[in-house]
Amino acid sequence: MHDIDSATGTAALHPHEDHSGPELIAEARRVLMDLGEQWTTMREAVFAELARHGRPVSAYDIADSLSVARGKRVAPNSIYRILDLFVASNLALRVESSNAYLANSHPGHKHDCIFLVCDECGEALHVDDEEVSRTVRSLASRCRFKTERPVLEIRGLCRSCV
Amino acid sequence: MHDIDSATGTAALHPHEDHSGPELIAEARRVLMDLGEQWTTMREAVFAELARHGRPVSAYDIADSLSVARGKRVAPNSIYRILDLFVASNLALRVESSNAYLANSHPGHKHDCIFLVCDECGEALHVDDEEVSRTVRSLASRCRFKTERPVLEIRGLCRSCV
DNA sequence: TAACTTTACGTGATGGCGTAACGAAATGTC
DNA sequence: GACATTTCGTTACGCCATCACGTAAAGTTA
Repeated sequence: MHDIDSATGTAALHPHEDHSGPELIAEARRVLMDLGEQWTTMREAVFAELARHGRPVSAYDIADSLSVARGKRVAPNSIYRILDLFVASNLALRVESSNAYLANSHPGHKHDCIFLVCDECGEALHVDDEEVSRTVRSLASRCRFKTERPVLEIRGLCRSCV
Repeated sequence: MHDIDSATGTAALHPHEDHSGPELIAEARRVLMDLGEQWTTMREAVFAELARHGRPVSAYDIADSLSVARGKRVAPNSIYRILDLFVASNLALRVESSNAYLANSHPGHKHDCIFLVCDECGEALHVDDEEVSRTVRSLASRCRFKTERPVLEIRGLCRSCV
């Protein structure tokens, strides 16, 4: 969901699968457990909430949603712990320019990702472009800079909001 | 200061001038006044503080520094107002992944800028690379996304901290 | 099962980042 | 000088993020 192939602008043509809904949750579960981590009720609830929105949401938003859904207060603290794990495990991605988190629709596949974040509707297109990645890393290399994590986010207007 | 030419990794070879210290402040003053804005004592103090550090600093850091320097409390609120103006006028740049601001060492010249932010020492190299800019904008265009503001930041280790 | 260790979660507190609202002071204009 | 505009001070508030510490659950070993 919300991933596209950069060359065509249409549905993803990546070799790896895209997932959504229950299928995506099952895939996330598999990936996390393969890493030797537990798949708890709380973690599933957080991931499901991320997947449900399909766009960047804040830790506080998730805390509020889950507080309602569970009928008892869930502290942002707990959400952050889980989000940190998700990001470290590549199940979720952090959008720096929005201070928000997004479910990775193809967990288990690492790559430099690019977000096209719409300033109007908040939608974030998650793109994977080899040329951009190569160009950016090459630039860093020429500057003798050791790249750990490229933050590539383009703020603007999505095709629905132009 | 802290700008480099992307092809060589050495001192800037841009057609536009780099500035530093008093010269940079004078240039900033000129640019802002050309836009019909006032160059007040407070604004000069904020810009001077940005220029003095030469690396990304938070609005709160600036507020604290100026509070000490002026012997009376300066609220972050006032700093943000001025920083917003600086960013809108291209006198300063915002580093999203650090929630911090940096003096633009060649104000008056707009371009997509790339930051190489060192996770160790906090230094932020400000680079301007035509190929990266073109590649990124082309990607957005293929996705039918209207680019307003590319956020291109590479987190990692600078050449001094590797 | 019991004792123990490890991991996950709950809770309260705290600090950094950022903005809204409103009034006072300074600046520019006539 | 009177007036409008812009800038700044002040208070308050809300969101983002982490620390410290205690409880509970899950896994381990005997």
